[in-house]
Amino acid sequence: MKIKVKGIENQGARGKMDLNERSMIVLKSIIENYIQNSEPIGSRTLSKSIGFNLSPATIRNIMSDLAESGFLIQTHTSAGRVPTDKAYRFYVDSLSKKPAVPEQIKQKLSPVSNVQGTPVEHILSKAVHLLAELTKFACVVSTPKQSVSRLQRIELIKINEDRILVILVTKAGVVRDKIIFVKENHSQEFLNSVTSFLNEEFKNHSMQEIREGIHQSIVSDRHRYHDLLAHAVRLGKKAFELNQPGEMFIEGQMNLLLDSHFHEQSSVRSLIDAFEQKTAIMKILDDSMKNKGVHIYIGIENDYEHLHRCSLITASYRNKQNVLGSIGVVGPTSMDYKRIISTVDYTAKMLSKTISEQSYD
Amino acid sequence: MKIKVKGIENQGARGKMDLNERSMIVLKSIIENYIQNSEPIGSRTLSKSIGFNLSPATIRNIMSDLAESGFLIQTHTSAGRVPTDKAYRFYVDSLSKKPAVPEQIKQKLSPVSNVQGTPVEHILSKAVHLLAELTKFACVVSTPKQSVSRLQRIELIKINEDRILVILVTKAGVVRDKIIFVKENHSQEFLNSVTSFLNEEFKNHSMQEIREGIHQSIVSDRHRYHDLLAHAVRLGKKAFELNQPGEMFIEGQMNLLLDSHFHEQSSVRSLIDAFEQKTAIMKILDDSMKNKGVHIYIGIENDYEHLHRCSLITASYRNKQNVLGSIGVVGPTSMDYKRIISTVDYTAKMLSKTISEQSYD
DNA sequence: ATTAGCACTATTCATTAATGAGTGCTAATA
DNA sequence: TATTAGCACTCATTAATGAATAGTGCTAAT
Repeated sequence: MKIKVKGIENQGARGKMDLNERSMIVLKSIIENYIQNSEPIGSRTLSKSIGFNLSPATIRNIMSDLAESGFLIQTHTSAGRVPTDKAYRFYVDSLSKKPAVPEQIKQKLSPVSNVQGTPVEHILSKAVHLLAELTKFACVVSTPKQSVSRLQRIELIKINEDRILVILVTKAGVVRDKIIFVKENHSQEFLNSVTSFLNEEFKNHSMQEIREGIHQSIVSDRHRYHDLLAHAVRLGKKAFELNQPGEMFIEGQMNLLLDSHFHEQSSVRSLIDAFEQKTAIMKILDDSMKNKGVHIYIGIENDYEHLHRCSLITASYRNKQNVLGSIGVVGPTSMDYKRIISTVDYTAKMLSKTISEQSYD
Repeated sequence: MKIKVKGIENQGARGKMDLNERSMIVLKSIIENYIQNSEPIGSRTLSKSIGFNLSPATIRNIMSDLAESGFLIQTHTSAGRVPTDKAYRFYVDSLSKKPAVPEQIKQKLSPVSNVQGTPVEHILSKAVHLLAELTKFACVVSTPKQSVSRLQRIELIKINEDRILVILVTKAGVVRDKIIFVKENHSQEFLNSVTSFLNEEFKNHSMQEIREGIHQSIVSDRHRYHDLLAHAVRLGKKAFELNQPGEMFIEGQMNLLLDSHFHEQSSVRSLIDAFEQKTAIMKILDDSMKNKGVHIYIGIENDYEHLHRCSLITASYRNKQNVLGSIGVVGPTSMDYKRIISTVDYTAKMLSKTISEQSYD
């Protein structure tokens, strides 16, 4: 019994890039099999496992075409064929956008939302930890971006003659501290006045705005003859100066090294470098904050050579007002995209929900 | 030409545990060679490389004795011999206590001290990062212990009707925050009064003392009829409650997996578990805070089975008043103890110096 | 367009043999 | 009595071989 595959076999001029429905199904099967078993599947086995009857020979022909179009490669002459990054891209794009999240995963992630009065950093680190446990890959999360977060409160605390501790509390619930060095020996009372002024002036403004606002104030001579304000502005400028680079939590790096796909020495080294430097991954996380939803970076699509053998699945998290940062998974290009995408998506949403509830407005 | 080895060959009753000077030299050579090359050395090679003339046969006899005394083991009959944990313990104990720190290492670690107004956590994370880079092993550092650190300042910031943000600044320069939930809707002004009271009452006391003090206050009815104080004490109790477990930064885990000694699957798994759970390593760090100087935990000496194939070298860091936490290296039992010990020691001292300078008194 | 059949290729696995590093023991030596 | 030379023995490592296997590519038949 043969099943005729209805399809669009001859739609338009048939360039090499075109895929008829049957080849697409074959390609998908190959990819899914490879994702599952981490080893190439042969035409014979595939012929059996695929839904309708196709002889191994036919499948070989199709595979040959797919290889020619750049979806598959052979590692050596008599080996099975393995999906390329292009294939994974095709596969991912063909997925229905919202795969369901298994109840089990929801269960495992529930501790994230169960956090009474915990600092945001702890929530993030818990989330990324659980994500790593679930996915068995390396996971990263970036802490809320300073520049976009809005001021809830600033405190100036005198440490000694020339040092003041600055504490910034953002609406997102992030507390940042740093010490600034000053020439004048201000009293704590004086600092309190400055604090009041800064809080009144800048509450609810984003750090970015504040920095610009203060710069304006200094340029204008509005406050030139008002001692308190002049000092307030000068201190404020120092206090709001950006000095900490964005942070990032990493979990489950070791998972990657155990993964069969990374057993080659060279790719392991690359990955370690990538995690050491952090900047490359950080940039990707930043990038993924620009648009909503899940972002997928497959192998060679990554700008950074060290990550050419990985895929990254990321999603941003936010509170009611702003996108704050993103969370993501770093794994082999042959990861189980369906599962990882839905897991990351769900985690990011949980995170957004939890942080929104904790946010200070 | 033969060199007569003068020694104490026959001091006292010669139990199996006794080592004459010559065996000690041989043992040391074997250990140092193994540390360097990660592979057992044969009697023949050793006979050549050792300072004075000893035939391979003699060395074999000595090695045989050493094996009998539990300092060496053979992995299989015709293999060279490999040092046991007992041997490493002997070796470490025999080291002159203060190996010099190479200038190069000092150079590399200098960024740690170069931190104007950076939060303590950043200093710690920088230090542990550099340590991992230098040693090529996994490194850990525990953040300052809450209980012993002394209060510099507490701030209560009203978030909304039922939530208050508590910020604790310790003398060591650590800022901790958390949210407490309250029934009454206090005004910020009221909170300010409470803040003043708490600061006056508890500044310079350790968190431990404060917790006990507050407990006392509640039990006694000194404040029962004074509304402000009663509230202050009640809020204070919540504010000072310990809820965050000690934290720990880890760097360079990947280094371990690349190390030739951990290529066996089983020991890798163990290590990963050890780093996931964190508690075992945390306990060791805590333990090493009890005494000054460098602590060395070799293989089986560790209480935790997962760490039986590792050695840990740790040292505590402190500010002028208190021991705050410790920093350490986790590596294979065959690590280069001389180098690692001096590096850890130096790093801890740098850290102490830097943090003391930053401390708020 | 599809399929069957066959030749061809490369990996993998087990077997074998050679090599060599290392020990243990015994008898000779200083 | 301590040391050494010499020799037999063991076991891991390595390379070579060959059989088995999984896979493709091509051609001719359907």
